[in-house]
Amino acid sequence: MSCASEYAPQLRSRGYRITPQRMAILHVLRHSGEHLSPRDVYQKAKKDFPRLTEPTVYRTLEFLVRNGLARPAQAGNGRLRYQLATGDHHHIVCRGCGDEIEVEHSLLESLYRKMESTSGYKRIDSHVTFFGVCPECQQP
Amino acid sequence: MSCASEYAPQLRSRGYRITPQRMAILHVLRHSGEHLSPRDVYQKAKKDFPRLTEPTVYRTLEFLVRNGLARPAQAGNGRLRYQLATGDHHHIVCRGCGDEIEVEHSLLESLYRKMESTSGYKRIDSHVTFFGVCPECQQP
DNA sequence: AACGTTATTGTAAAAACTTGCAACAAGGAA
DNA sequence: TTCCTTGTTGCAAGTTTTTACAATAACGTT
Repeated sequence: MSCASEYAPQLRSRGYRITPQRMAILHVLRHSGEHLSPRDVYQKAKKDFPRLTEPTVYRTLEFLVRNGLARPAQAGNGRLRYQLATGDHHHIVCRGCGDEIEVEHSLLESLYRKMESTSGYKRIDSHVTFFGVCPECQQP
Repeated sequence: MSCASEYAPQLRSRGYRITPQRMAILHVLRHSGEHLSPRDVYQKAKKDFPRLTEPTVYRTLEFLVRNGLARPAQAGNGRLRYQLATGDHHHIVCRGCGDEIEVEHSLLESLYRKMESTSGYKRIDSHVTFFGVCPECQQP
């Protein structure tokens, strides 16, 4: 699969290994849309690689996040969902009706740079869900 | 306990009920510091009110968040911790070691105002966890 | 003070997630 | 190609969090 050739060098060069489990999970993240729960990933990746187990999925997702290949997205309830670390955008969810719109990542760029300089942290870059009240729900 | 008189009116006026479970949990949040896990809260509050059960703790914490009395803070691994909703701040979690620091809410104010004007949403205001790499983990 | 409504809780069981450890296999070296 | 090292995985058992529903109790009303 073409995914492998793209991600493998990044991992191998840091001393990590390329395994079919990791490739299957990357493949799912790449081709199955955004905001996938660990269970989503498990069920889909299992089709590619049936010996896959759930603990491996959890460990791999964490691993991919640590290495910047995936990004965690917070669902409303605190459970983590995952997606590939590209095509960056965020969401605002209406507290009233649950309606959801996207926010360009560029809006957050300057905030990130400001946080980096005041905190000493680098590579701040996160998928974020904000909450607000949409125009319709603002009517009395 | 003095906690009750402070929070009770807020809840009662919205049609919610004052229960010893809720009071015990608020008491814990008030007097046991920040970033408490549901289990921390359970074990401490149980001393005040031994009939307390774990599902009640989870439900009550969520309830307090919905009503603005408590605030969730994400630990590095995605597990939620809770604290009283005062002194608004956010977190940056290090992707490497999980270390965590606070970010002043004021840093985000202008972003929120900008998002409100471009999106039409109002009252945007969220507790957010960002991810980055802390100074120690930036060493090669 | 007793009553009724209905928000809230406890119970029990399931689902989601984590951990420890022995077995395995990726990839460099011989 | 075969051997070794050690990063990864599977297994099994633990812990944490959620769910469904019947029982309970807060509190406005009588």
